[in-house]
Amino acid sequence: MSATIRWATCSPASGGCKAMRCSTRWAGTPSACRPKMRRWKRRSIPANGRAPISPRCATSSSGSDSRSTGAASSRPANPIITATNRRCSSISTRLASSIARAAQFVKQCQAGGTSAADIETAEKLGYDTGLTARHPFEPEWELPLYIANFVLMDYGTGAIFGVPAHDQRDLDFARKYGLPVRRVIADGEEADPEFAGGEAFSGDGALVNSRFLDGMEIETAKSAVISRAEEEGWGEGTTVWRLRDWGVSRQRYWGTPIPMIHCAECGAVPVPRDQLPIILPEDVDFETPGNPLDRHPDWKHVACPQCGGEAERETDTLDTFVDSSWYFIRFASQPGDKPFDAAAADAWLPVGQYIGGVEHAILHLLYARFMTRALNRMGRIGVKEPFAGLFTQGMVTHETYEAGDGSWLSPDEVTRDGDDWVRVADGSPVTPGRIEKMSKSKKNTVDPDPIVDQYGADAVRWFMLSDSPPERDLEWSEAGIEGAWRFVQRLWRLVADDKSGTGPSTELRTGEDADLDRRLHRTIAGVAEDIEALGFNKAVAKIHELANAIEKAEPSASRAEAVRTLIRLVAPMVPHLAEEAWAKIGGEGLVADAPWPELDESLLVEEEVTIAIQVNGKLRDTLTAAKGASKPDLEKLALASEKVARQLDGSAPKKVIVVPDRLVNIVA
RNA sequence: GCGGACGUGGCGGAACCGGUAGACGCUGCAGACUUAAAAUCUGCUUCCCGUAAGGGAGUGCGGGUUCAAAUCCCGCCGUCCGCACCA
Repeated sequence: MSATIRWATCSPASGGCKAMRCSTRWAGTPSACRPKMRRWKRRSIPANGRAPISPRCATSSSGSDSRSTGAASSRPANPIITATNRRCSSISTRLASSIARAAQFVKQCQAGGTSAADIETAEKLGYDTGLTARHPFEPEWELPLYIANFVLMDYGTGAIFGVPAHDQRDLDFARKYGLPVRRVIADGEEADPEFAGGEAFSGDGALVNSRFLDGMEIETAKSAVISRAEEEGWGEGTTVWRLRDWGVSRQRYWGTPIPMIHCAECGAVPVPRDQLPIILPEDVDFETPGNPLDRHPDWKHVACPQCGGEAERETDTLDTFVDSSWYFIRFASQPGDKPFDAAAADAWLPVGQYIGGVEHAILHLLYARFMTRALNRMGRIGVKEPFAGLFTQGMVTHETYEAGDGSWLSPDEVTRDGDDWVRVADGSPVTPGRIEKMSKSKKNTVDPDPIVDQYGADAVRWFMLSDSPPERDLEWSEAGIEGAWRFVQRLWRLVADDKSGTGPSTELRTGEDADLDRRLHRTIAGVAEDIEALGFNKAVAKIHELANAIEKAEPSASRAEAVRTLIRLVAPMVPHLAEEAWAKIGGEGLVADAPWPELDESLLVEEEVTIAIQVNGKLRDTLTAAKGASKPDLEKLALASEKVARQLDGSAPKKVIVVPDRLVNIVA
């Protein structure tokens, strides 16, 4: 038999992924997202090569192994191992067709499960083909050729150079089938060709026992292998990219039709341009399982655009990810005659802030970026990255409730009875379960409509913003929404209250309240900062504090101004109430159009500060001092403290640390 | 197994660069108003001892660095999420 096997050897490119690496600013990007995304695409740099194979003669099969420390691979190899599922033209299949036992082996492997658990626990199985491949660098070396179940078809050519001493999988395999294991990378101490033990050495080191590569570091050796293979014309360095798991079509109604017609004579024929877009039928039946388009009585039956004969439409539709991968480009420009206008799209894009759930962060985001880059490379659009900023928000969750018979109950079917939960209908006991993402199957959903009816959209919104930081899950609670509702009421009362001086009479609008002024401007600054960082819960807390302070303050011009400002601060979060309030106090136009309150930075500077007094790092007292008080002054003040004196109990302090405007720490 | 994140009161969560842990909200308790209730308002609410003043402990656990650690370092434990033999 004469054939050529194509094999690959690879270097992991852990820091790679250049083509998909984001050059953009990922404002607020959760760090969790990037590694996740990285794992969904992968780059590696295999050297693909070809080596002639031939039947192994009995004599060389034993002898070849010890000599066959391959130099062709980055980690020089012993056996060549191929995947069991290499496609038609591939070596396994060709071998399999001629060798019955090999065929049986391949079949046996393919019968195994493909689930995660199956793969994980699957034993490494190999089949010795009895063939050898000639080593490209050392033609007299013959490498045994195995078929094995653990080699991935998808990686490179589906055939690899095994490196048993330096790859755990190969080592397991070699030990199982009694193949020699030769050290080709020195681990610092050992350079002996014999490799003992059951643990592969995968660390860094210089190559040994590998002829012309000896002494090189791994990376250097890889390049040397690739350039030599390319010079000699039997192999080349390649970059393999893989974008995982994108099922483009599905048997589903909801999705963009795939514009193809299948004709018995002409094969797959594209739908002519003038018949686009394809409109899906509306009289479809969703009751029966299966694809309603395929079942539809006449929609799929059309004439072939080429021969005019009877033909059928494609009834699969595109996965919704396909269109969500470029809809933002269409959104930016919507010409009637084409998908998008490049100039307009380039002017608008990239999208400033992408906000989505985590599941979008890794899938939709990846596809959208892929699509944009593809369009960019095709010259259809100028932008390379669709989104400048990414933020992934948490999900709304709710406790689950399980009835005695194991079925799930919805929150309005249960009620609290002391410390226990019971069923409203019959008082039977209910077991509260885990707090989970709202889903129909667990019945832990809450219908927003009645809540909006009862409390108003503003209260609902306020609660959602205030409860937890947006990147975390939000646990829906009735008590929480009540609290939000109370605050909304308070805001309104503050505005409606005459004391606020927001009415027509001016007498309440006299006098200054320096404390309130300072707090107001601190709040303006803080809220702006928090909103920009998407820390809405913190912004809400600051607004609460301001509202509390206003309520306590006596009428003054400052107070009236604080109320006016408060309305503008809450406007992004409770827009309806804010507009009402704005109108009530006679604000011009819409508060939505009003500028963000101006900040007086001079009011941010505190005149007095609270100084913590510690003894041995423990807080014992506090005192107020003028801002910027000198270290000796602060020390003197601190030592004058009665509580400090009590702690020191007469002894002199060993050391005093003074941090101006913050604290004094006395080491006793 | 690999990768990532997280761990702070009864709960959701604050705490800037290592500098007063528990802001703000929820819950709960007490009080005011009310014939009563709701609403509203006031106060308290990390835990332990104490009537109190005050004292002690405390940010998953164990160490370390530092005058000072929720925060930095080392080692564990736990929870959640993602991935699946990528040579």
